[in-house]
Amino acid sequence: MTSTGYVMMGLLSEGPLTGYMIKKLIDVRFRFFWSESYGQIYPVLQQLVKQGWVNSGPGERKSSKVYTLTEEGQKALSEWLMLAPVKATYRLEILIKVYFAHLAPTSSLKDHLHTHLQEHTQELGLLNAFKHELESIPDPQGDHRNILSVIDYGIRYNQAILDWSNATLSRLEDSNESNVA
Amino acid sequence: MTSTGYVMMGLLSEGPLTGYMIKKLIDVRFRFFWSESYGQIYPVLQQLVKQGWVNSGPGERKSSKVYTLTEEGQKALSEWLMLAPVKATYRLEILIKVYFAHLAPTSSLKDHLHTHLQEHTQELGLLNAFKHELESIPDPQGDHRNILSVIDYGIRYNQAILDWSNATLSRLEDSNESNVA
DNA sequence: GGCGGCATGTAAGTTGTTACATGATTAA
DNA sequence: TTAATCATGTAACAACTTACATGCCGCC
Repeated sequence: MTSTGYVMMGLLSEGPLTGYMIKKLIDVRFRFFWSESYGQIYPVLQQLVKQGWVNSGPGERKSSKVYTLTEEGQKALSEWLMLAPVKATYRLEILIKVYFAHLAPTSSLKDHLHTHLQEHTQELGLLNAFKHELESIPDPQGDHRNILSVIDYGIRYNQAILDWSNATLSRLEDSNESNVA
Repeated sequence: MTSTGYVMMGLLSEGPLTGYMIKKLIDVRFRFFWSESYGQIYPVLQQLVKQGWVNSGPGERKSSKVYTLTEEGQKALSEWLMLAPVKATYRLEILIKVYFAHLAPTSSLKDHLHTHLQEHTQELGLLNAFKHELESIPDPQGDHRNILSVIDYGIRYNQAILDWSNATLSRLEDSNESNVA
């Protein structure tokens, strides 16, 4: 079973969901570090049923199905959570384009960095909003702590990228005596 | 043509290389944000020849081939560099495991974070070494500036992850009155 | 009645990894 | 001579995206 299946089971651990709802939840909650397509979700859901890790039942509408996590599913999920996470492999095109930037006009590098800056600024705003929203909800059991850690990761990461983008843009602008695009 | 091809052409812009050398260079220079396998490199090299973007010539050894960038290849690379980079899609398993950490023993989360911390500490050390090495080489033309920016990205990024790992671990250790594993 | 959101699914294509198979060259 | 490194390539597999195809449901 692929990590996709475990992510879906994680969401199902909070209650029954349709495939459609799973996709929407991933798009919202995990947007800055995970994504799935329908073409991936529905087949994996079928695999999970075959494995006996989730059950499929009738939904509120005709032709909708709600999935629930089984006890074996819970156990499988728990065991997966204990395994060391596979090391993430990145493919940061922007860094390739910075590395070889001398082979193209400086203006295009600046454009890329401005876009990058904007994207991460927006992301950071979103994450801060999430954070404040979560913190405004009373949490006597400390259930929110892990979720807040995930948000914290996003904030630190996006802030670091933001700082870097600004620093790099400054450097580029300072040296424009010798290179006007 | 996929980004893999352009990355390879970028390396070839500095001089002729074998497929084997391209792989080694990517593993060293781009290790913290890019990777390629031989099973990818050799077929793409053939595609690039078919496109007329690189030429294949005899290498120093029997049964080795060196590839050189053609003028059309240079042009194609330069045009690609001007295009907006595709937004990176991450799959950070560690954050999924933090998010659902309440479904497994706290000790396993701590283990994951310790490993994470170690990996990024090592990475950071490597990047600082690269940086100092590069900075020790005189660079009157400023050719190193873009490369130093890439290294700077890595340093900021790894430092942010390091800080987050430490903060999260501290939080976990502070609350171990209620949860001893 | 029609639009937007809910809902499921498949087929084709893309991209990439892993494993395998082979062989040359060099330095200990 | 033998181990490490240099070197190329393919086949099988895995994972994922995109595009397509279809239909329901509620609201305006």
